[in-house]
Amino acid sequence: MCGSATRLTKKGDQIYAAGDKAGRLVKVCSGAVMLYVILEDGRRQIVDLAGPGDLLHFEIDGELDHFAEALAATELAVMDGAEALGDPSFLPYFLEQMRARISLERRHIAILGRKSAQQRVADFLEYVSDCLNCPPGEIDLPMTRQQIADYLGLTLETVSRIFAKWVREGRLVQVDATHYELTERNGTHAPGPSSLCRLLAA
Amino acid sequence: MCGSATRLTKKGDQIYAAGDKAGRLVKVCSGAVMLYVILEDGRRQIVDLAGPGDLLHFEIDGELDHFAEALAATELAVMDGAEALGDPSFLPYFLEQMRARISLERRHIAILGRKSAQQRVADFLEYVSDCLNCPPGEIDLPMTRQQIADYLGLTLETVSRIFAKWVREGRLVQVDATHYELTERNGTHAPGPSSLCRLLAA
DNA sequence: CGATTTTTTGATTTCAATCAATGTTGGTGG
DNA sequence: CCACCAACATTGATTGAAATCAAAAAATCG
Repeated sequence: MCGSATRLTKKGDQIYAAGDKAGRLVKVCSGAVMLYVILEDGRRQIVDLAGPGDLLHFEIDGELDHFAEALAATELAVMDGAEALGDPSFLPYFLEQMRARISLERRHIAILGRKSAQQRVADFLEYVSDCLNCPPGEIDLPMTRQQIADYLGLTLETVSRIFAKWVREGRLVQVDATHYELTERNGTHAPGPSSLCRLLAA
Repeated sequence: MCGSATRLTKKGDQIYAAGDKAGRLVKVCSGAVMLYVILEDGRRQIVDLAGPGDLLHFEIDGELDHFAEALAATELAVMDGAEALGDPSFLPYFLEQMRARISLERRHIAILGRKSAQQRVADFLEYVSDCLNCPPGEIDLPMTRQQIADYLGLTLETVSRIFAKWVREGRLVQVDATHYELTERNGTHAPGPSSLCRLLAA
């Protein structure tokens, strides 16, 4: 609907770059996308992650100020921005998406400003498992250590050490390349979705 | 217009709290407001600053997830959210405000994730002088060390030391309680607004 | 002018960054 | 199928920037 075209991307494909002209809105149908900026000194900061149902940006006539890259094979719906915003049934979704981004980014700010490395990684796992609708206690994590570090404002070594520590302590098990599992031995296992960060970062 | 009422607040007044029911939109007419969250352990993270022309939030029927407090005597316009959004001339402003917040918050994320304490303070001064339309080289800073620290994810001691260092080095002069001035002795003084952070953080 | 809040400054500690190898994994072509 | 290569990840030793702990000094306000 809304004259949208489909675009398929592979893991690692750049979807757009900072400086590109906006105009077309992009929605994630399946897969996952990271949004990032590059600082003057070349370092990268991932500013957001987008999963199924999310719009990548909200510009319809300016220039984009960030980069978007697929974290995995991703299906995108591309639509004309002006046309979509003209559709009254689209507007509430558009607004809700923007509000969600603002909330998410403020959580991100609080994490980066005030939390320790361990708390950051725990919050991140919780957020990702939320985002991608993983069953409780299981986490599908299609990101490299460097990408996690660039999201959390850490170095890849620090992220690696924290994972290693949790595995060593038996709190976390790596099932396969991208698949992790929380072990029970953290007291009761029922206490709801937001317990992850408390369990791990203790 | 738009059935808006005016509300006057003094420095330090709480405008709303997390958990308050939304419904009314609030616009800053004059003054300045900080938006913040409180973490589980009681620490505060300031997530945004709002100046004249800015909307404080974008919720019209949910609950607010952050606190708003006046940094100085501030005049606010309070309007009914549903009514305002019904006005077609209001929508572009509303969207632009949300986009601006998202951009700003991403800059904030990049600062918190990847920059040193000195770079943070320099970026902050630049942002504030921008925000409040200070003449180039002059900065009106109506915030305590603790508030600056809570915005930048630092401690107040660190912020204090950085200001002291710049004053000692002659890069910065404190004119009065809230008023600072950049000194020339950083090479040419003309290089545009975004030079502040480079000049100070060198 | 007292009293509280805010700021400065100093000494010390700590967490994560950096520097430096080594080890693993997964994809490609022989 | 296996060997090789390039990413990616782990692990260790050391450094360093900012946090923390602890007073004193200044500013602000009834």
